[in-house]
Formats: sequence, C-alpha cells, structure tokens
Amino acid sequence: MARASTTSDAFNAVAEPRRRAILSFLALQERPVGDIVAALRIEQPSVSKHLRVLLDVGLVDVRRDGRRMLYRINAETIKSLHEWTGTFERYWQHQLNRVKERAEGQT
Amino acid sequence: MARASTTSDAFNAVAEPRRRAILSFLALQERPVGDIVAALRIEQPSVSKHLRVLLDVGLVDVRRDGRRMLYRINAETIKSLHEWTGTFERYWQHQLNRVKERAEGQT
DNA sequence: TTGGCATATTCTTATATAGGAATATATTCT
DNA sequence: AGAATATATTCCTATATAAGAATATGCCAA
Repeated sequence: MARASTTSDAFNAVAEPRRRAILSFLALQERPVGDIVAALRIEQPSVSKHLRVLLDVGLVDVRRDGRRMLYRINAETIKSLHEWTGTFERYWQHQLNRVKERAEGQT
Repeated sequence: MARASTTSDAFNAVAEPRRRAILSFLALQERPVGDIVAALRIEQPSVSKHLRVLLDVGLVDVRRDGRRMLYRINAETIKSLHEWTGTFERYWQHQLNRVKERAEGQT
C-alpha cells in the first residue's frame, strides 16, 4: 500500500515543505493567491493545488474578494498539531534538566 | 515528481499514523521491538521499517540489550516540530480572544 | 556448534502524490 | 458581449512509498 493521503489529515498536509512555506507566509497576514506565487516563486497551478490540500484539512480558510481569493491560516487546526507534539513536552524538559544538572555538577 | 522522502525530515516521518502511534507508545517508556508489535498489532517487519525511518530522522534512539533492541523517543527532535507549530501560537490565541470577547459581549 | 529467539532487510506490488502543461472557470471592466 | 485578470482543475508522468512475503542477521543458551 502507498503512503496515506495528504488530504486525510493535517500531519500529512504539513509534511510537504512548500505547504509549510505557504503557511508561514500566510501567518503574516491574509493573502491572495498571486501574492503567494510572487513571494515564494512557485507556479500558480502548484500554489492553487497546495492551497486546496491545506483547505481540505482545515489548515487555511478562504474568502472571495472580487476575482481574488484571500487565504488565511486556520490557527485551530495548527493548534491540534502543536498539542500532539506537546504531549512529549515533559520528555525534552527531562533531557534538558539532565544536561543542566551535569553542567552544574561541574562548577 | 512524487512526494518528498519520509526520511528527509521529521515532518514527513510523523505524517504516517502508525509512526505516530509508535512514538506515543514509546513515550511511556523505552521498549523492545516485540512490545511494539504486541501492543500495536503491527507486523514485526513493518514495525522495524517504521522504526528505521524514525531513527533516520532522529525521532528515536536505540540501544542493544542482548538480542533485543530497546527504542526510546528522542525528545529534542520532537521539540523541533513543536517549535514550528508554536510559531503560529499567537494566532490561535487571537482567535480565542475574539471568541471570548463575543461571548462576553452577550452577557 | 546447533537451535532458537529477536529484529532487520530485500523484493515485489499497488497506490498516492507533486510538478508541468494546457485548459477551464469566475469575475470585473469597457 | 468580449477582453483581461485571477485562480482552479484536468491530464500525464516520474517517483516514493507501505504492506506482505520471504529471508537474512545478530545474539544467547545448551
């Protein structure tokens, strides 16, 4: 079987570097497709396809403005990713503490 | 062109649901491969292959214990994912504030 | 050494892309 | 209506899997 569908969930969607770049760009503010094309230098059809994936998994929202489509990030969905990685938080804190303790022991 | 390689970075590695399940299981404590096979009911070769990917991107570490291999999560790498999603944190806080303000306005 | 347990790797196959090219759709302006 | 602008979709292709089956490798015990 092949890999899971990118449209199946947010984790798959952000696995693609260009999609992460688009999200980071949109984090600054709401933007029309053309701005993304210009800023990231990705072909317009490619940008539209990536936006479609991001939209399907709920990582962005859109609204029409004349003939332009304004995209913006949907923080709630990004938050769900953040929360999953956050479940491991106490482990890196442990590791950090161990490093600290070793450092302090040397003084 | 096809999708990026799963071994290229941690984002791709965690895009696979079974690999996330393995990481969550390992979060509890260091475990031999056999425990993962039993707990998650995934074929042993499949588990080994997933662990290989996780190891390649640095999401887990291993050490040998007799004929068993003990895997554990590498929190540092998971932290890097957490930090990326964290760059959007202020946006979901904004959204939350807006929801709050609306709710308060109704009282 | 031989047997056996634990894990890893190889090979094959079905499938899901991601990019490029070409085209379609939607909307505004004249 | 017809042209121009902005964005989306379709078609095609090369590629990277992920699972399954079979096999290889590493290590311990008798």
